[in-house]
Amino acid sequence: MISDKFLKGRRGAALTSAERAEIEAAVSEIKTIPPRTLFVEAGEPLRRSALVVEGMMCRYIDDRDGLRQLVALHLPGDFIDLPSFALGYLEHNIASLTQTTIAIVPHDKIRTLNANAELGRKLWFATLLDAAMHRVWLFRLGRLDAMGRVAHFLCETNARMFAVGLSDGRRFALDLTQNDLAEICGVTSIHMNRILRQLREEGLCTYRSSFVEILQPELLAARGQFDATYLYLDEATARST
Amino acid sequence: MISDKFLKGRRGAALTSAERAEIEAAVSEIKTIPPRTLFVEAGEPLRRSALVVEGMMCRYIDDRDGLRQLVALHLPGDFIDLPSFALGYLEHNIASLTQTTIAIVPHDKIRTLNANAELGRKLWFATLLDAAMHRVWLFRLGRLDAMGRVAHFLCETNARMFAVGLSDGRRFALDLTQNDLAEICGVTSIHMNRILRQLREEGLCTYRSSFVEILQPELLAARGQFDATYLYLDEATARST
DNA sequence: CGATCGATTGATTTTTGTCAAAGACGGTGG
DNA sequence: CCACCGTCTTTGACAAAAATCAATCGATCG
Repeated sequence: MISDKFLKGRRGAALTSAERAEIEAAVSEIKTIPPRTLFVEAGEPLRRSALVVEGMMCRYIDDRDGLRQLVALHLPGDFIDLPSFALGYLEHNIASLTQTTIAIVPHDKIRTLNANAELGRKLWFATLLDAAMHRVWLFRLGRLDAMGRVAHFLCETNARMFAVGLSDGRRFALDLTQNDLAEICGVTSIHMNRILRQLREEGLCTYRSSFVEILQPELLAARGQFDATYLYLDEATARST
Repeated sequence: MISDKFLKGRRGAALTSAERAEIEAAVSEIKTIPPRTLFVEAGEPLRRSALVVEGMMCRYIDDRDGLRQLVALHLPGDFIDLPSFALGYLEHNIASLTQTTIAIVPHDKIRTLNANAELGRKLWFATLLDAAMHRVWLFRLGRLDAMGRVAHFLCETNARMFAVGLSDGRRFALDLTQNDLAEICGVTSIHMNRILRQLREEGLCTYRSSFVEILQPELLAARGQFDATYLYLDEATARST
């Protein structure tokens, strides 16, 4: 099912099967995007939103020299484009990282979904989750050193992947280059390489061949001052990570 | 009028006088908060939201040692608490910086406002503006050096203050300590002091006795790679800054 | 008037970035 | 099959940016 993972494992926003059916019915098209492909460009007028079904996408802002800061990472279940419904266009770019399958939902269909007050609240909720994650990313960049940032990011991604069934709680596939991680954590890719080595040497976690394994979850979380509250996970999901 | 500044100067979201009246009618209480006072604590269940009428507030996340990272600064016209309507509680703290006047709107009234589809979209829009600002703050922390961060922040705040009539385009009151600025920009307050001196010495801008004066707007914007697109200002407002 | 808070400055250390180069790995085409 | 190529990873040496430590100064407040 296309919308299986949308809001999955999130507290107070579980979709009823009727709501899920409404969303499924609103999908106009399924699309596959190759890896590393621009999907939405900043400023481009948008008349549709997209739900990630499979793969990974990211939002980013370019600096003057073409270097980019990733401001969000999107997994299956994320309704990436939803803000464009109310904003009309986005101020940042969205691109695929891996090969990605997305479900397109035209804005006029979203308007219809929104007419259902409870479903409307849940769509709003989904965009607020993104904002909450943005705030914690700000904390990460503003208050943590490089190793803390990486530790925090890996804990977060593990928790999110677990919520949608893509992590067993300690191990998950993450097909990003060290440079991608660097663009997320606001460090150079060379420094990212050093940090990953340190994490490995200290036995906290490993990141090899696109696969993350968290060896000491408590220590890693402590190193990154990670606290999952902001993910608004439901109790069952929160307990298991 | 209480809601005068809400969404003022923002593209595609100007309130009609009827919508404004609806919001005014939803206000249950006007409150004054002393400077430097906690207003909402992370995790606290909320049944009301608040609109800043006068003064300045901030959102922040504490680290392990009690140091904080500011993740948003709120001016008059900002509906600070709106996310709590859909989320139920917040994952960060909100506190006043200066003495602040706020208008309280109970959540059940927001539910009523939301029943008006167009007004509902504008409330959603307001929370998406915050998210857009979060993303640009991420860019600031992740990609700019300390001076760039300060330059960017001052340009942003000038533009926002101008949009609500609190800056003449170059000068505005900003009653923050250097430590507050440091908590926004993710540097130490000592370093912030040095950066402000450099900005002064280079003739880009001055920050003295709670008052910012931008001397060379173009150069300051260039130094901070500031581009106001993400503020979704309407054309008249954007032209003037 | 002493006390407190914020601003300021200098000296030093730590962290991270920059530059340069080499190694690993997978895919392609001869 | 293998040589070549590009991309990603890894490492070392050095430079730059920012943090830390230690004081002093100035204004405000009870």
